[in-house]
Amino acid sequence: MRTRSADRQRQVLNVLRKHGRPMSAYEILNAMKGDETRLAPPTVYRALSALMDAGSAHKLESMNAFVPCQCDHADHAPVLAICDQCGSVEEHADPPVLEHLSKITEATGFRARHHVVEVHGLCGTCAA
Amino acid sequence: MRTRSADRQRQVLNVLRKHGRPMSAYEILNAMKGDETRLAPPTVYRALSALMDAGSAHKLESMNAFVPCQCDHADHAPVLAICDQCGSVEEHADPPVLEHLSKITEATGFRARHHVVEVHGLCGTCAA
DNA sequence: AATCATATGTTATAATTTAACAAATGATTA
DNA sequence: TAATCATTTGTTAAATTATAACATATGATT
Repeated sequence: MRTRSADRQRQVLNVLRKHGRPMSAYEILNAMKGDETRLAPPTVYRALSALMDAGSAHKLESMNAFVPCQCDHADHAPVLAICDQCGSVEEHADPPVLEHLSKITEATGFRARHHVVEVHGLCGTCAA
Repeated sequence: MRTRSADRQRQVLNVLRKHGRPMSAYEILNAMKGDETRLAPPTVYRALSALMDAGSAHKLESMNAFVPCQCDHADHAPVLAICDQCGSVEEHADPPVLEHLSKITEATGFRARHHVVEVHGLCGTCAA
């Protein structure tokens, strides 16, 4: 089937990249409505969901916001540094720290599958 | 001033402890309504907020749910292992891994202030 | 007790996310 | 081709999560 979902995903990703800051689903929705009316939340959420599955976008769980993936890491989850002042997000790939986290949790028999790691603080510019 | 907020906080904490699983704010609200009608969301959110400030409860950012603190750690953020099957949460204190996370993010001049670390997977019982 | 600052309760609403179903689209088969 | 089918997409509506704004109450201070 020739799907349109890939187009939606590209569109969402473009909006995210253009904005350069975390965006809520509704901010994305409104940005896309500039082009097209009659666009509903599920469309955005579905596109975001697919992008996240593909690793092309990340959700900031502690902010209910979304960012485009900035570092083309393959499988592992990112370490996201979020500036609480300007909202910028820096993305770090660090498989060893994730391994370590898995080890810590597995001490009790826990089987780790997915990591959520977000660090809040001030970016270099805002801290200066 | 002789505040009642401390009572509210104890009440919320008791509900959380009794439940033994992550609870949404509205689940807490309903549990408390058993005792008392005319109880509104802000009351619960304010109590939760105070409990979190004190480190007596934690929010699972990736689930929008709350758990009582299980390990009386002082300052540092917890590492929370969340079972996606049964919902149980295990809490780990591991300052070194938080230090490491700060180091990673500070490579760019970022000033880390607060860590959100949640590991999803299966608990020992569910994985068996 | 009069005033003040703050805490709490209350109402209403905002913001986020998803369920459920309808319509459309293209694939498959006859 | 057209009939059927499975799947994707759109749409409506509502559930869930969270907070703003203001009223009331409470105790502290004078």
